[in-house]
Amino acid sequence: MKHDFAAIEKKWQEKWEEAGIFNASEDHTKQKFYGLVEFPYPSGAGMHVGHIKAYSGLEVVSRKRRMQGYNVLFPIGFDAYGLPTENYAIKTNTHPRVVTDTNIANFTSQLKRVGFSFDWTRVVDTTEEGYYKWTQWIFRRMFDEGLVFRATTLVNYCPSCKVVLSNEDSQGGKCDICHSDIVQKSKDVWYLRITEYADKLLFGLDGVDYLPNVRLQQENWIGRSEGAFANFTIQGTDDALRIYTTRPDTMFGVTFMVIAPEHPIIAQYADRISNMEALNAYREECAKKTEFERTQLVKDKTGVRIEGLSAINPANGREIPIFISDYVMMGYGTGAIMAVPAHDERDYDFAKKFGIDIIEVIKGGNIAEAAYTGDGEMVNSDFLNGITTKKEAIAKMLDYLTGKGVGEKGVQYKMKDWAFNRQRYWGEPIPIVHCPVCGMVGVPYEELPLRLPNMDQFEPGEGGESPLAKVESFVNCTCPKCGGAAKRETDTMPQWAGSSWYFLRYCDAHNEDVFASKEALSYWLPVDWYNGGMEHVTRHMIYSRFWHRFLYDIGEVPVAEPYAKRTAQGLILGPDGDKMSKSKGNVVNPNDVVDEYGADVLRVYVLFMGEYSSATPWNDSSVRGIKRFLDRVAALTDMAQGEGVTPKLESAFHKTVKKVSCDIEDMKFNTAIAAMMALINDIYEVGTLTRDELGIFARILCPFAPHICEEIWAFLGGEGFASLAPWPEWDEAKTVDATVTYAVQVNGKLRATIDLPKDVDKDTAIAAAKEDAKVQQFMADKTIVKEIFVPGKIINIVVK
RNA sequence: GCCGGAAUGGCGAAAUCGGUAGACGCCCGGGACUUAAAAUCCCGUGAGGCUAACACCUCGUACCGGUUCGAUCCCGGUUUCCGGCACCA
Repeated sequence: MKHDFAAIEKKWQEKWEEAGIFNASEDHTKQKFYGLVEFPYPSGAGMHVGHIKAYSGLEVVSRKRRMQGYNVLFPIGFDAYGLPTENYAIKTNTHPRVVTDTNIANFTSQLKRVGFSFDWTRVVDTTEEGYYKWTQWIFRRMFDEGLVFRATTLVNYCPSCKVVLSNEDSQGGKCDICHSDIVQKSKDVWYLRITEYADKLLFGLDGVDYLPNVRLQQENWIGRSEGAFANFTIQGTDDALRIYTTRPDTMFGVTFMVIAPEHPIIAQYADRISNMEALNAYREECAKKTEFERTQLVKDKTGVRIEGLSAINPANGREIPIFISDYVMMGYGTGAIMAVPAHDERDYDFAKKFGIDIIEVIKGGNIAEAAYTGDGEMVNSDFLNGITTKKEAIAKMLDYLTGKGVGEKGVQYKMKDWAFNRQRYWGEPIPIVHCPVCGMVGVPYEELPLRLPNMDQFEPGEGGESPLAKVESFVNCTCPKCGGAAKRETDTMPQWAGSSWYFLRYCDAHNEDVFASKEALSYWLPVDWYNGGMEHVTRHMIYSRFWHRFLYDIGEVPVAEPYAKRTAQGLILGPDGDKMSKSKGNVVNPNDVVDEYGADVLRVYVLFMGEYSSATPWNDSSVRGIKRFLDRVAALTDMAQGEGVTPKLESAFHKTVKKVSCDIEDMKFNTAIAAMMALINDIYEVGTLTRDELGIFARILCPFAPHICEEIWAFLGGEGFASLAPWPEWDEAKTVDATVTYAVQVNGKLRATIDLPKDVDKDTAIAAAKEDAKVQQFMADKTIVKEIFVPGKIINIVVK
């Protein structure tokens, strides 16, 4: 058979679609498998080979599961709200709806050309009314439960995109969308109280199977730290300055305090402070700095001492000065710290610069040179002196603070609340009404969806307000509570909203009464296996776990954690080894590969390139190697004859079926493919195989290269589709050879190999090894010191 | 700076409860088929040495050292690269 990929791929894709064989069954008595891949953002550029790799992993797993008899849900959809579409719409003066529809149509045809076994009856589009109605509904539930709040704060603002960004979207001081520098701006912002879920998100990780680095990144992002709060009395008042520290054991080494420039204590005690001008000047200087500047100039500590205010160290009653400095942030802990210069690098730098005392309380370093942050014996610390472990010292100090009522154990998180609004058009309208009488009122559930009004100008306003503010018919409304005149919120949700629950909608994609029926949810959840990119581990993954956990807490979903297992694929780099990018001109378009070599080749190649989770450069010649492999597979139809087994191939077949079966489970697709290549090399060497054996080959290759395998299956007269044919079994006994090749070493160096029966005993094996001429040569005139025999592996004779 | 991960032929990579390093693929070389080319099929392919040839020997998994009969794998140290976090108290 000739491998006419263009003809057979189209043919089988049509047949699959016609028969609907990849649509998840409504039969909830069968064992289920829910495989999830991250739905794409339908950009104008079309699909990228990276998408193909990202989807091919679970595509293979899902196809194998179907062949194993599972009821498989392997859905796809489009995360279509967002800035790139809106910016393109503004540039070309086209409505984002039109742009989105065009892009989705393009992505759909590309995905179908690759032959992915998605359930196309459950496609989700986050911008459709029937979908965003429920995004708004969940938000409303959060609003009811007090998880939504509004605050005026300094926010990360992108002057180019004219939007407020969350911390997650502005890492490194750059806008995640356009990479411009972020500025700090005071703004009214909607927040979701994700910090309330910090512990649930952290401890939820214990019950799931995530890739270790995925888990670690989430743990770091949540950033739980255990320590203590302590109150430092402000000299001459009954008031106290409250601090958070992870090192209460070092409290006898405190020689000053530092508060954030924005700390309210300054205004509160303005009348006592004698250098207000200097403080104000410093505060102004800090406000001008961008987040980036503030964190980049790490070495150079700046600050001003607050004249007229001092504090009392609760450990020893010593009076200490208070400074303001921008190395202390208002957003973490209490915005105030106790400074222990001897044992904290930042405090050390500050103390050196301002000539403050440095008191050693832990032995082990040289505080004349640098801060010592290690363990050691406590000194200069009254009741802690002599203690040698940090744990014990912390416990003692905590007892002391609690006993005196000036402090207690405490926990802090690095994670911040989620800034949840954008001043842009192409997003879900926030279903809140501002009433002059009632305040903020939620749009009634029965009025959802709150439709995005149709507009033809989408530019944000000059003051950074949402384009929706221009639509009077949208803005002006009546208060749902009191019936008086009110105004609608005009901000929209951030692009992460729609993707925070899409996996739930797939379970019951067309339900109009609920976001998904309880029955469908309890059958399909949790997602058995979720694969995606590492770049989504700290945003999408955290956000969606949060939304899901919220729904669990209010009884809307049956399981606490949405994803039972999470893996990640590595990038495909350009042929030059650099990250693919338009500007570098090293982007590979999947369409071109399908045109030239076919979808099967593309699918097998992206999985063969290297380890699935690591970044690997694209190589055109290697793609041709895969073409060669599949052509050889097609040609087996001319070689196959007769039924049953070919004795010379029997063991190789059992071994390969086992290898491929196991490797798929471990996502070791590259070695699974290599094993099938090795098998075909064996078949060509033997020169023949039976039709039954070809049927086995076609089935184990089917998840990787389904089109050609369907063609072979049809050629063999197989029933139905290869894609639904039973997954081949292997016989463990037949994977074990009767003889084993032993490596024979003398003094650890390989000198010969000998074939011995698989259950040979030590004495026989060593005797056989000694017969070997080479071995004798290296043993000549020497005394045997030791004889080592590792069953099935090696014989080593040690001589002197 | 802190926390992870990695380093193996000309190239992508295999092999780790310590046991024949380089499976599989690419590239390259040789041969068969062909009027010829492409395609296909077969053979070779870590480096160095030695040989007429077969054989054989030495070295070799970033670098230095250790444990062991035996180390790509374990331990200590160093270098480089990638990812994450980054004044988080």
